[in-house]
Amino acid sequence: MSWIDTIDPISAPVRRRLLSLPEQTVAKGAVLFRPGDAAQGFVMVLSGRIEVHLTGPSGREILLYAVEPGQSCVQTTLGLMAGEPYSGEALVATDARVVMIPRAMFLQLIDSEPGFRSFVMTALGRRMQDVTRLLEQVAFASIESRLAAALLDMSEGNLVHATQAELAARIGSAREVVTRRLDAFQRAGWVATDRGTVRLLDSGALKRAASLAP
Amino acid sequence: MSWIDTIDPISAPVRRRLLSLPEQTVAKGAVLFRPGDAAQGFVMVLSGRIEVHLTGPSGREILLYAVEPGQSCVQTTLGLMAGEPYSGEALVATDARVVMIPRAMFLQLIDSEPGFRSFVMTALGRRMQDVTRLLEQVAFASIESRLAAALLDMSEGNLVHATQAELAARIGSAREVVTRRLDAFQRAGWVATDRGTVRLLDSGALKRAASLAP
DNA sequence: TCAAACCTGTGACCAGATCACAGACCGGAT
DNA sequence: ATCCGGTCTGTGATCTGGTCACAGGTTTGA
Repeated sequence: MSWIDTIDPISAPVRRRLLSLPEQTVAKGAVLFRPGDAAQGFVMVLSGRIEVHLTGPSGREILLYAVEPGQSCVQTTLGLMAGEPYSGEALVATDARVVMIPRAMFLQLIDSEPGFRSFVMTALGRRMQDVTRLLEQVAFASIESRLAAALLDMSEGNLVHATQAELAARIGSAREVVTRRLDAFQRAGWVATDRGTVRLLDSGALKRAASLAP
Repeated sequence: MSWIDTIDPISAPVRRRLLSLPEQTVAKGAVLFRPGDAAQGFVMVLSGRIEVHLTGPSGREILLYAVEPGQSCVQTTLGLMAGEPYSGEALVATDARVVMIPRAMFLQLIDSEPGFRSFVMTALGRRMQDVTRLLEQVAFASIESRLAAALLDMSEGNLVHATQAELAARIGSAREVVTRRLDAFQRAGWVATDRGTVRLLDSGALKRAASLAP
């Protein structure tokens, strides 16, 4: 089973062409593109995780979305189709392997392969939905609920490996604010904090906090 | 010249089919869809203006984007392609005429007409960019700069016809905050306010304020 | 083992959101 | 003309969150 099979039915000759594309390995910490760059091709992630962030003038960041195996980077799609340059910064979060479909081949696939087309459009639509939801959170939800949601989302067996600065970047807030909120969570007995990790003690309470909108 | 010609080259038989679709008239204030509704078809705006808002639990609102003549409602596209329900509320801002391309016809056009396809994908990409930019503003920009930008954007010959509550809904803030900021603008001599209107006196200063990020 | 980098904690202050009002202004009905 | 309900605007008090400045603790690596 190859990455190609995450895309809907694809004709045999096209399948061969896609398989002949070289895989690229990118190391954690590498920057795939920055705001203003023009898209070179359509990027698919085979393994690892790529995070796309927005950065404000004060250096504050927020996670726009993450690209995981079998997914494509939608910002790339925009660049190829609407001619828009990137507006986020793509950071390799864990060592990753990717393939890049060159611009010309991408455009041709869009025209000739219904399966590829629907894969791209569905991905684009889903990301649009993601970003809209994120906007809703940022515009209307409290830091408390966003932090609780982030903790639940990032936990691996009730442990979260992240510094408070990383948590802040994830939800688009400031480190000090996260420090204080985590402190409140801790006093409430919901979590226990340690350098670089947060242990979730009462995920029920966190879930309730996450869904409370104000 | 018909609305169809805002879409790239289209074959003659398809052109006839599109022209035979009935135009619908919708009155100002009508709600085209609400959060959670499923998409019925692909909506194109012929005249008038349709605004898509997000509403928070406290009743605060923000303008996601506006659909103007020759454009389509992207939320609709998502619904049709990714099966996602609407997440915004579409309000008719000024009396409008629209056509709706039924779901089946839409899907068929996507598959058979490259011109239609690129129209849809470009629109989707552009909206994605819009929403991303909006998210950036909401996450990182001051109310001052967002209000200044909104005033410049909504002005018709240095007059803005909008109540302060409408301005607040536009930028995703609270009415009281807009009152106070407008007051500051007025004291600085940048605008003059009146019931239901704002007159721009120094658009240079407003432009500067709009681009200042903090 | 010492220094530099990193992570966490705190106090002070400012911007913005919310709540609770109070006037001012408008259109229509008596 | 006058009154009345609805709409628009203005203001103070209070709370949350973002920014700044800085201090102390922990790692890491030279």
